[in-house]
Amino acid sequence: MGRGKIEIKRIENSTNRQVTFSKRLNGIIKKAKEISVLCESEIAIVIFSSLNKISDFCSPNTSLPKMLEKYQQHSGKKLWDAKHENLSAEIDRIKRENDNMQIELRRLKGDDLTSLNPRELIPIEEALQNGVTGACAKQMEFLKMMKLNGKLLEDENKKLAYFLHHQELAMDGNRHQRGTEYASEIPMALRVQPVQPNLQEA
Amino acid sequence: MGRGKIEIKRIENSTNRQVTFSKRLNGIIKKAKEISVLCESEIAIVIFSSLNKISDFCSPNTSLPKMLEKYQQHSGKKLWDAKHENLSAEIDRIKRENDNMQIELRRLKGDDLTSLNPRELIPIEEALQNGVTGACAKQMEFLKMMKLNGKLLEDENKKLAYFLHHQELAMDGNRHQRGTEYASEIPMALRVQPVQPNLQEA
DNA sequence: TACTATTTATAAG
DNA sequence: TATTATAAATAGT
Repeated sequence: MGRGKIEIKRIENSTNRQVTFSKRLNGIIKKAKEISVLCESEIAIVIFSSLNKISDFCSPNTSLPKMLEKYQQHSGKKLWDAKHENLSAEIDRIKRENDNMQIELRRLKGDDLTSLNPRELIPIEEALQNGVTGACAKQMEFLKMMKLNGKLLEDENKKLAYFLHHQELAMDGNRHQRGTEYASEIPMALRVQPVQPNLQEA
Repeated sequence: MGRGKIEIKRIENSTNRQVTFSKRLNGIIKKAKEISVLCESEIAIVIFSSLNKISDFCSPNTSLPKMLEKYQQHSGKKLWDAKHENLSAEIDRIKRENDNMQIELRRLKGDDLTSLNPRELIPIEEALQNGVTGACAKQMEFLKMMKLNGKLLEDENKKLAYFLHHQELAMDGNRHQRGTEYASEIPMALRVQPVQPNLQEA
């Protein structure tokens, strides 16, 4: 139907192909609308152009999801249940993994040991050994940090005490000449406060 | 296109409607085939007649499920209900749980401790403490069993030795009267074998 | 279901 | 994008 008859095979010219696609898509959708009205039928169309541009059509009073649900029910064919099954299988797999880890955790924590034989106890003891080693190493690290921190604070303390002492001596020397307040001579920031590092927070 | 022009509205005559449906359905599917070949596009059609008779078409080299999957990806529209999302959410939830357990396991085993502060180290140490306690208790249990087992075997050993001794004495007493073979007097099952319990397997 | 007058879709310009 | 000669679809029989 056109100026000339055409063979039904891929249109090589890309522009031509696009134009024909557009025209025929319109045609099909017009036909779809017509059949759905004339014959009170429900029709859904999904179409991708060669450039993967998507178009769709669905009769009024329904929707693609509704149509597809109905399609599955009436045809018995599965459109997405395969997907569901995959997801379900994935869930099962992960849950199993989960359970295994849970058991391992419980055992490492000292529960659930009754069902084990000695051979099975060995890897758990080894793991615990490693865990204790690791935790101890970490603790030693913290201890070192705390010691270092304490040392620094101690040093600072000494310096401050030294500074304070000298200030007092100087004050003492000046006491009778000027009746100033001693405290005001020490910078506010250096007035002695008990230096007590919070070791928990170190 | 026909002997007379028609209005696009529901065909009241049921037979007529059916006939028209059939003719136009053919037409649409023919058009669908043509556009998919001419324009190398992918098209899927699902259609229900007014009597809910189902028909479908899908371009070669693809399938309805594939098309719909692609449709969802390209359009972002969701064709299948919440079921999918529920499953996906479930997977995410379990995976997160999984990851947490994995971290806990690694930490209990002494890895991955660098990022922890002392406060976070405490529960790990407690858990390890419990684990060690549990494992030790289990080990003590095995030890007891082994001891008990050893004791039983020892007792049996003594009994057998005692029995053997008496047999030998009896043999000795009879030696000159009858020239029998001594060994044959001892039941086969009691002939001495080294009793060595495999402690690993206890 | 087959026919065909007529309408409709569309290929080409 | 609009036009139009022609092919194709189809309404009525």
